[in-house]
Amino acid sequence: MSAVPQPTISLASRNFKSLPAPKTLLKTLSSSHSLTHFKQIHAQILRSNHSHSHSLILKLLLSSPSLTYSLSIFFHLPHPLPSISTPFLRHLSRSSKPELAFFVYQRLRNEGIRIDRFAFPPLLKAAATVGGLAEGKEIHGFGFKSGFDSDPFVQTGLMAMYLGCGRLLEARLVFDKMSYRDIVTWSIMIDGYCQSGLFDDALELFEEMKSANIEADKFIFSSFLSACGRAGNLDYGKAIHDYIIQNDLVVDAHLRSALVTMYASCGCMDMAQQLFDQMTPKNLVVSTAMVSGYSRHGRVEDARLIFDQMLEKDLVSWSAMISGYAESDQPQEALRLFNELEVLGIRPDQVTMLSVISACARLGVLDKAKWIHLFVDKNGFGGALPINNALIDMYAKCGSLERARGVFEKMTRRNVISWTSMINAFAMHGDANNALIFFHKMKEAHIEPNGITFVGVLYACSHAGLVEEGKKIFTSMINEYKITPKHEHYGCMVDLFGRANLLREAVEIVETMPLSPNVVIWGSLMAACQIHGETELGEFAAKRLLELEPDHDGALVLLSNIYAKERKWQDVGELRQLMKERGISKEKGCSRIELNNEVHEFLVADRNHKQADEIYDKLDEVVNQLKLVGYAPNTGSVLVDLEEEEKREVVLWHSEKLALCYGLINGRKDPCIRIVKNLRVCEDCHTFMKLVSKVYGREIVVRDRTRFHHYRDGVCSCKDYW
DNA sequence: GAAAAGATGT
Repeated sequence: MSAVPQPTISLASRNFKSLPAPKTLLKTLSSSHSLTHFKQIHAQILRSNHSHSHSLILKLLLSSPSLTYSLSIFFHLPHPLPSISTPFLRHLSRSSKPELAFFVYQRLRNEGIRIDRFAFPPLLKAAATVGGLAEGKEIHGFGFKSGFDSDPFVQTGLMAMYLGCGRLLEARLVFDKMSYRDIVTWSIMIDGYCQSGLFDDALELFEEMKSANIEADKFIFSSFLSACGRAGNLDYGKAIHDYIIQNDLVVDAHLRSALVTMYASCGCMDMAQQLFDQMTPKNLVVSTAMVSGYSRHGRVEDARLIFDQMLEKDLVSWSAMISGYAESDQPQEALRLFNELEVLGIRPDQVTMLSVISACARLGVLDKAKWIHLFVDKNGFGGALPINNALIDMYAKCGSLERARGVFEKMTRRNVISWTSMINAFAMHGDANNALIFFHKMKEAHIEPNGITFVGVLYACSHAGLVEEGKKIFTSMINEYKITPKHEHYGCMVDLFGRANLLREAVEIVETMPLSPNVVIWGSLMAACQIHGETELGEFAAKRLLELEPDHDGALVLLSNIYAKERKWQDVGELRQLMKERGISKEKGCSRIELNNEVHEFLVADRNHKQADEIYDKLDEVVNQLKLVGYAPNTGSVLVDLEEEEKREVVLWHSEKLALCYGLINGRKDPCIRIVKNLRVCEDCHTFMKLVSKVYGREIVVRDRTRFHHYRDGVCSCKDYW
């Protein structure tokens, strides 16, 4: 713990004739807001003969606009009694800087000043809030020595402290030793299990509580429900709801909020909407929960409807709507909303900024990214760790690995997320070498990699064909780091072997993995088969995939392509019919290009752009130029129900080619053409980009669904391995 | 004199 700042007392107010009475001073304190004014009053008190008045000192401590200033006042009190220190501790523990309570505690301990048992709940609350296990344990030890550890309030505080530090077992130990437990005690312990997703333990305890004749209150149900929502556990959530109905419990606004939130987080929007409709008036929190529920489940328009109907909106609701657009892949709308917020003069907070940065990352426009970065720095968010982590990701996804690295290098503190973001950045740009170097550096810096870090590292290996390295890392993840592989890890391994044409090994992973293969796994295997022309296995994988997700467009297209190749026209016909009936088509390709601070969007065969004629003329010219160096359109990736000639046209009108031609026409100042595409780049476009980079001497950066391609002088950074 | 709950983010 570092030193505490000394008080600087301004003696600016010399023009008073007589000293005010304590009552007047107390009143002045309540109305004083600025620190300067506050210091003046403090000086008055010091010069008066009331400086020993307990109530005045306490009022000073609790009403100072600066916590560090009140801490320095406290440090100048000669021998503070519990009647001063305990309320002060409570004040600090509820403040925005609960850790300041530890300074007070340390002073009292160092100087052997009396601490009463009422001081323990606030101290433990501070430790619980900041997750300070070391401080919490020290306070626990001192409480034990002082004989306060049998006090139920101290014990409940201890439980909350251990739970706040993630120590479920220690909390339970305290709980089991308690001789008197009230509803708060039970609530905290049950909430502890809920927070960790241990619903069975929570319910078991809930039953025990009922046996102990303690009546459940709305707090318990709220925490149950919120935990169910976070864990996406609809079954338990419904069970709690049923219990509430069956027992005819009063559902107040708070509890109804919790119910709506639970249903909304579990994606059960009909149920959420039904409960929401019954609410009058609809409060801010519950409306916000509906906004985030709808947008998280791909219904951002419904979210917007509720957002627009809200009579009052606070920063949280704005943030929820902004992040809704960001996550629904409508980053432009997210940024537009952020602009609106600016116009209204509402200051964004860190969470808003994280959503905005994430929107910018999805948009992939480097100019916008630079602008956001400036905004972040200007508004004082630049020092925050989560912000910098998000900036790394943003720059990487906007195509600037250098800037991502720049942010990383400048950071004074880095956590797992910082390192993981940087590793992912390298992986995304096909720089597996640096991804692995940073993985090692991270370990040298004593930052423990987590499951997500390994996804990034394995992804880097699979996209660079580093089979042996990938195998080693996968094994060390399990054996050394004791991380149980999840679907994404197995997916990376299937990808790693599949891309390297080791399909037998890939199948072995699928067959031996302890989890049941999901859409991602079958998708990886299917993609590998597609690359290596393994029709039989590809057909098998596609069929398994369709069992899990009958509308998967990729699998349907692949299957029909396989059948077409094998001339099984009847199967092709059936599949086409099925797709028509269900209204399934390949997701429309869409490409964006940034030019002169404007973003231009193109769809396949798009003619909406105002310079469309020019663009198509340019395309003809480029195609003719490329044909001179041997280019021939490759139609392998086009949907089946077209004639060969039509396919050739469609492939030429792919959105990224249109965006590229627009870039060639207009962006002569910028040495680099940056394009963002929503789907994977097709074989033909990949070749096309390489040739253009050579023939036209331009650098082209294309972001596709998962990664970047840097084309320069006829070569792509992915080494044609993507 | 004391301890618990609902919405946003990497």
